[in-house]
Order: sequence, then C-alpha cells, then structure tokens
Amino acid sequence: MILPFTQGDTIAIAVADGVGAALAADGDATLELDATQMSAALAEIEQTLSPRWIWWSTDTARFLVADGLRPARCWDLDAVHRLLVGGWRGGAGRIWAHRRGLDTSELPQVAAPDLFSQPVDDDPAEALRPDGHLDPAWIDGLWRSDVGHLRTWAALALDVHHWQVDELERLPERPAASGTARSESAAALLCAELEADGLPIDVAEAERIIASFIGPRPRDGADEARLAAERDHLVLQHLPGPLGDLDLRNPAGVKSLLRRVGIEVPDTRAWRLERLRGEHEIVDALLTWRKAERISTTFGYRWLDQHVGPDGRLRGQWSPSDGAAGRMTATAGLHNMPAELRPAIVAEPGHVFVRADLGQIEPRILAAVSNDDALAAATWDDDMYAPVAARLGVTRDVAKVAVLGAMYGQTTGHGAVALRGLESAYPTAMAHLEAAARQAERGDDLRTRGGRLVRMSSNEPDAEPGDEPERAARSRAAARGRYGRNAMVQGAAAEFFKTWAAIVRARCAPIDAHIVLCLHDELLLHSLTDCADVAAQIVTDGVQEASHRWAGGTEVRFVADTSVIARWSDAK
DNA sequence: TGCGGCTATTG
DNA sequence: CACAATAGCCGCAG
Repeated sequence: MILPFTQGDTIAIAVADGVGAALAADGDATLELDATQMSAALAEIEQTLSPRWIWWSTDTARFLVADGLRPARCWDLDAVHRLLVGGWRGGAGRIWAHRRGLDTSELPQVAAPDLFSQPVDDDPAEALRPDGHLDPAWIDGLWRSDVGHLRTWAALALDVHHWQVDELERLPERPAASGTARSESAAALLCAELEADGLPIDVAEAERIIASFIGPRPRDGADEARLAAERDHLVLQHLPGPLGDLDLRNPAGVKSLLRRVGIEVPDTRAWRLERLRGEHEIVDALLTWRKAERISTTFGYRWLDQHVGPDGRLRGQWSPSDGAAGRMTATAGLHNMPAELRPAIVAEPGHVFVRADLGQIEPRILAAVSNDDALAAATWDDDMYAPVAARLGVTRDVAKVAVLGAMYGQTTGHGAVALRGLESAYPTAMAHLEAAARQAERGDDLRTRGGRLVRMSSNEPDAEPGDEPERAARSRAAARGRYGRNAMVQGAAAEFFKTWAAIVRARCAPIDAHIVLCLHDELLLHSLTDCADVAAQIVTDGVQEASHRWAGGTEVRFVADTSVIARWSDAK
C-alpha cells in the first residue's frame, strides 16, 4: 500500500465500525479506510512510520488493541485534558468547550429519548453548533457515519492537540508537563491493553484458597444460605441467652453483642478487636467470621465467575487517572486482592512473572519535588529512613512514621515529636508540604510537579458562611490541607510510576513480555521464560531512565526491587 | 431505590 | 487508622 504519510508524522485517527480516517498533522495528507483494508493499513503505518497517534479518547485505543494493534506512541486528548484541568471528568464535548473557552457548566446534552419523541435518523450535518459547542447528536452519529465525518472528527482532534501542546508549554514552572502528557497518554493506552490482556490466574488454586475460608462451592442459593448460617452459628454459639434477631452484618448488632459479654468498644473494627482476643472467646470467633464473610461476599466464587474469562485471565476496568492526584485505578479487586489469594496468580506454562516495586517512592518523590538537598542526599541510601533517623537522633521506625506523617498531614500521636525534628533537619521539604497545605486549606487549586491540576475549588458543597459551626468549618479546612499536601507527593509519585511503566512498555515491545498489572508502585510483567532476564533488566534500567526523564537535574536517587518469579506470592 | 455509615482490603 | 482507591451490606429517607 502506498501511504500518504512520512516518517515522524503525527497522525490523528478516528475509527468507527468498519470505517476509519487518518490525518497527518503537518499537512493535508489523509487516508480513508474501509473494513477490508483498515487492520492491514494501520498495522503497516505503525510498523513503517511509528507515528504518534492522536485520538479523542481511550475508546479508540481499545478499538485498535482489539484489532491486534499495539501502537508505540499516542496522544490521548482525554488524558491530557484531565491533566490540564484536573478531576476525572472528560469527554469530547467538555474537551472542546475548554479548548474554545466556552462555559463548561452546562454542556449540551443529547435529548433523552422519551415516549413522545421520534427516533432521529438524520444526524446534524455540522459538527459545531452555532454557539461553538460540539453537537452531541453529531458525535453520537459518528458511529454510524461515513468516512467524511470521521475525517472532520480527526481534523478537530488535531486542532485540540495543537492547542493542548501550547497550553502545556505555557504552564509556569512546569517544564516537564509535555512529557507528562505523553506518559499519561501511554498509561491510558496501557489501560486498554491491561483490560484486553488480563492477569493470569490459576482458577483451581484460587478455588482451593477460597474453600479453605468458606468451604466448597455452594450448589445453589439455598446451600449458600445454609453455609452462611453455619458460619454465623460458630460465633453466636458463644453467646449466652436468647439471640433475638442479632445480625453479625450489622455493626450496631455486633456492638451490643460484645456489650453482652462485657466488652465496650466505640466501633468494631478488626484492629480494635484484635487487642481484645483474650477477653472473651467470641472475639476470636468473630474475627474469623469477618475474614470468611469478606471472602464470601467480595473475593469468593462469585468474584471468580464474574471476572475470570475462560482463558484463565482475571479482567477489570482500568482508569489511567481517576481520583485526587491521578493514580491508576482498577476494578474487579485487582488493586485490593487479599494477600492470601496471591498464590493463585500464577504465570502460564513456559512463562514467568517479572515483578518490581519502587522502594520508598513517596519520600524520594518528596525530596525531588521540594528540591530539598538534605533529603535528596538521604535518597542515596538504599534505605533512606536510616540517614533520616541518624540525623534526627531517633530510631528508624520513628523516623519512618514521622516522614509518612508529614506527607499525610498527621498532627498528633507518636510521630508528632519527631515531626519537629524534621522541620529543623529538612526545612525545605517541610516548607514545601506546608505551603501546599495552606493553599489547599484556602480552597486554591494546586498543580503537581508534572503539571496535573489538583482541584480544590470544585470538590466542595458551597456552604453559606455561618451555616456551619466554626469547628466543622475548621475541620474541613484541615481535611483540605491534608488532601492537598498529600496530593503533591502521591500525584507526583503517580506521574513517576506512569513514566516508568511507559518506558517498560516501550522497551518490552520487541520481546514476549507484557505488563499485566500496575499497582501504584509495583509492576508485574508476564514474560516468556526465555525473555525474563532481558525483561528484568529493562524494568531495572527503566527506573534510571524514568528518574532522568522525570526528575532530571535533581540529585534524587530512585530504586527498585526486581525479581523473576512463578507466582505473585513468591516475591519477598 | 439511592445514599451515608461501617467495614475490609490494597498501596 | 493520617493520604488514596474499590466494594460489599445495613439502615434509613423518600
């Protein structure tokens, strides 16, 4: 096929069912594709030119991944929008309104179909409405539209891309923002791949582990209820007197249950009950019950059935930057799977896992974002809490709690004394955190080192002054302060992590090793056994490349612990 | 039926 | 039990 593009092009791509349009950024070269040529043409463009693909949203990435394509580079307008504007909301209408400086508080909606309206078959001819907004009906029509409309869609993507590039370069004091935009885009693409690939799981092993908590798989609903009642009885049998309608799933009921055996607690959380195991035999039974109940409801047979495919892969939905500071999130328990289930995460025959986690990532990030020379010097130690402890004249554990407390905004408790030591030993880092907290308390927006806006203004219900007690207002301001203070560290750590992940993804493209899990500071790769040593080297070297790219110019050292293992639980 | 509270799990 | 997340069940208001 004769391609109209040249090496180094940036190419906007818009796809629908069986139709596609690709448009080069620096000219008017276009390629219109139908179902018969699309896969082959896109693969050829990728292979020969390796362009940076521009698309409106990760839906396009999902489409291409489902088609067997693994693009090397992209620019995800949605991901970059969230970086620039903060929050989790995106979508073409909002992106466009922001690019044109239009009011985003009331974006045009597609009229909801009701009993009286006729289904509309004719889509609007123009993408833009007279008021400048994108017409949502036109966007909806894209999916059943012709290639000409997709060409317009791609051209609009190019327009937004150019504008985003300019915006990022104009951000004051954020020279790395354009790089963040690229790694955030890569992370979004990686999310599409994680959704498609899934995490290898040994279902038989998972069922053995689940059975060890709640017994074999129930035959039906009645059987399940009977087994649950038996578990309840193991707790309730310790209780003297009549049971009434006591429900172990009701915290108030558990509280009164404990009161009946002479135990008074403000709440019934496990860490609190843990210390009361010796008080009465029912406490131990209750804690065992809680563990089983957790497996039964959240990580039991239903969980396996719902999220594991016939290919033995556990799949969830991935978001590249949900929430406060832009960490990756995942559903289906991929981010909070109990440690007891990890032995079931097993590499397939002929494969191994390459697992690596960043060591002490948050305090190292703090040293980088605050430009604190003394704290940066501490990062040259493999265990940076050791030099901090020496400098403060406290034990390592106290130093660790103090540093974490400073980043989370703790003001009371054991770490509070050492906190004052931190202020004199590392004044630059502490002042950086304090400034972020003050700004957030006022309700002013923050921006991470890599350029992500952390919105403080839009998150709160706007209360009239005086219609809330002074104490509550102060407590909420303090909460905002802790949130903002932590977002500077957690958000920058998320940016560093995604830079690392993007590098690893790119370097592993030529070999048979793929990222199958991202866990905030940990990467898990599924690798052909023969490639594992190469993959492990890529992962380890990737940390150095990420620190050069993300924290170039600072004297902060980042470290990773890498191992090649057969199952997830084999890691140290 | 939707929402806040409580609980558990992870980084 | 600080910061973040997903997810389940319960009680309660509408």
